[in-house]
Amino acid sequence: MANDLNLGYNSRRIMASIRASGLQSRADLARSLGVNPATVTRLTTSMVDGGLLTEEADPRRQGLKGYPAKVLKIEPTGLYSAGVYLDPDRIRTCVINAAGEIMANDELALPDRSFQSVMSAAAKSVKEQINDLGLDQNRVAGCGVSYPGQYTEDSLRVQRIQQFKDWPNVSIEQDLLKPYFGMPVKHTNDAKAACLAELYHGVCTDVEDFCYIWLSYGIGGGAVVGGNPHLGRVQGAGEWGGLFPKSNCRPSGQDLFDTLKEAGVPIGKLSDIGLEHLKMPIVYSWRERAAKQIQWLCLVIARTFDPKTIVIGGTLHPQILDGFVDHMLLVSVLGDDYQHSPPNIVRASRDDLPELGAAALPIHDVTNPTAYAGKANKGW
Amino acid sequence: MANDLNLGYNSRRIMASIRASGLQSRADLARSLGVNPATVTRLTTSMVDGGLLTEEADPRRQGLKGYPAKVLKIEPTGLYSAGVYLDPDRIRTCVINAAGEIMANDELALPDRSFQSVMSAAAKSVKEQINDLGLDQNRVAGCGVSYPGQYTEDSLRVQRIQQFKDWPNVSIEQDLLKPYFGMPVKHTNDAKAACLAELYHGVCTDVEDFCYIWLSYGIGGGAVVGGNPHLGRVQGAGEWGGLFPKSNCRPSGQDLFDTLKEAGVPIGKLSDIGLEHLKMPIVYSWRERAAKQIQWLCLVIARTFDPKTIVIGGTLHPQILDGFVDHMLLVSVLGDDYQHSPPNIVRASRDDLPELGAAALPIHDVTNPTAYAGKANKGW
DNA sequence: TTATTATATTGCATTATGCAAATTAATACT
DNA sequence: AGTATTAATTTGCATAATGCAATATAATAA
Repeated sequence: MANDLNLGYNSRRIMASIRASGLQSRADLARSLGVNPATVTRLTTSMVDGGLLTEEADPRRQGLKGYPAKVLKIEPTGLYSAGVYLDPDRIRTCVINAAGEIMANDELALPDRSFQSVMSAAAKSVKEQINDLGLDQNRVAGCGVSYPGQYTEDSLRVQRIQQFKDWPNVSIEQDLLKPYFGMPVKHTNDAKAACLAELYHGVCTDVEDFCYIWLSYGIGGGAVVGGNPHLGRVQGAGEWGGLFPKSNCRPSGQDLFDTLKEAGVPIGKLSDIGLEHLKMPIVYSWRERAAKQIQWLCLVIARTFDPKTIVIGGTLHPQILDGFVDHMLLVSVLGDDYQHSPPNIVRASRDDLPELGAAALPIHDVTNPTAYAGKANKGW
Repeated sequence: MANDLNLGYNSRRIMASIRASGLQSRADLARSLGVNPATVTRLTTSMVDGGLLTEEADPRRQGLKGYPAKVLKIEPTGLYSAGVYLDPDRIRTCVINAAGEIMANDELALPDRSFQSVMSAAAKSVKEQINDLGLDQNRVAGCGVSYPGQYTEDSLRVQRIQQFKDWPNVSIEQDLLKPYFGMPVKHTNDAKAACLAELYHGVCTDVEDFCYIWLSYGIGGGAVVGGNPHLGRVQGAGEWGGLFPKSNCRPSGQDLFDTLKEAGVPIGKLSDIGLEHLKMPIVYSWRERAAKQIQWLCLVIARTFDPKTIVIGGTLHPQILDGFVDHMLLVSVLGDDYQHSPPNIVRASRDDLPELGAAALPIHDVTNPTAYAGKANKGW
């Protein structure tokens, strides 16, 4: 019964509900999902037997009447997923468990920049990790692949970054990647992967509607609507960078990079920025200006998506990102005529691991109700 | 079997698919929904028997091999819904059928502005229409109520307009309106209702992701994501008005109103604007400036929601709205650094009937899969 | 006239769910 | 301590929804 990961609709709803709450009793699940308690019992029994959930005494319950509820939690070892993050300089791979814990990871140099070489190297790394961990392949939901870049006009094809421009357009439908990995493969860009990492294993596990501001060399991001990543017509939803014309100054890593260069303090790459740079007046004023731009962006997001939460993360120096969040918390009024309290604006918690978000992609596919095809009785 | 309107999940998916396509064969439905043809046969048989669908020979099919498909269409008389639109000057009510055709409608003056008087008058009008049409109450999905206004901070309560400020906050949960109407009642604001009208009976029946720009005295709107209206944390999603600070000039009816007044051409209300006004230089330049602002808004929408379609409608003079759409069609490049072709930008088709969108709300509730509670086997 | 093709339907098996009664383990009351 | 009350959970049984495989149907193609 547990030899594949084909969860039915209500089982997925149970997974989502437990993930959001951390832990929940069967009775609570029945109430919140609007299904019969008997149904919850049967489904969760299967899921506990199948190793996806575990049961324990309710730690919160003290001194209440009635049969004491047992609570259900996600069992970390019930499900695994692999993640690959590619950028022009390196390949990062990992295997995570259902709790989002990194079971194994690896960083390797690109053998060369050909599609075949990179994918072969990544797949080899992932397979070795799965092997070394001794994991049952049936427990591995798949492998997520993510890399930065722009989307092409044809929405059926994913983006290519400048450095990878010789790569084939990888179709979402007919996956060129599967042969390399020998398991289901999904891909997205870096920002959307980071967004998913927060939804599944970060600060937004209990948030159905949020937006992510991803600050790296460029300005990316994503939006989650109703617990599901909203991609848009040309996969451009939440790509906030376009709101800041490239001809002007903008709150991107590249802009900071260029600013430092102009000031006579060239750096090799974004991660070279250290505390000594943060203290410089030129960086201080850049941060002040960028913070105001981020504030404006938050206002635009509040007035378009009106999300519950806005997450700020990326590969910029953490203190710079922290500073943006701090700035937003100090701002009592989000902008002109904005009558409401601002949305929750929080710092991303998993932006240090770009491969984690990629790994969340297969988990989303097998456990999320919104990703369910809709056949009402397949699977457990 | 057809004495109430409790449609199951796959029946709702069938309704949504047929609505989007206009008409569809059972085999097409089975393929596109990923369910067994036998299931489609059984569900559609029930729905035809229940009067929700009708069957006819496929008009498109000629000269093809195989058993000729019969196509299914929405039966207009299978389902009815009532709509109420309130503004400070009048009450508009209607009863529509499943095809969105106005079966009856009425416009009456407000007896006074008290909540009780207005709702009583509206309910009386609706009930009379249902009675006069001789409709089976079981066929009436409910009554939608819409009125313009701002949302309050508390997202469980709907908005009140200045003129109705003594009204109670109508909770979404525990509905104060039901007693007046004696049937399920739903409410939303004017812009979101207009959005729904296009989704169900207008230019977006086949569009899963679109945004609506509603131009009336103010600037409102809405966003549909995955076939479902996205409301947001404080019901503020798609309320684009906030992107144009009130201290500046903005593309709103009120702004045009004030512009005319300053120019010495005062008008009583927005609908007083006629052809003679449109010819005036002051209006011409207002339209030019506003068109640029709408263009910027379209760019922002494209870069946030990235919808397939942007719909422009409202109570501004139709020629002004047409002009905005024409302007957008002439613009080949949506904005700086926008690499894609623009989304489809189209004129709303049902913005002349604000009560129609309100009436679409109950239909959405009983026929949309995304509005389904999730119990996988209830109903037909 | 027969073969081929695609749609639609039907009988049967399986799966998912709800309902109602029973079970269980806690607190509250006497 | 013993009984009543309470709420979570489970179990037996009935029902509903779906899939599968075989069959019927009506068109074109050979």
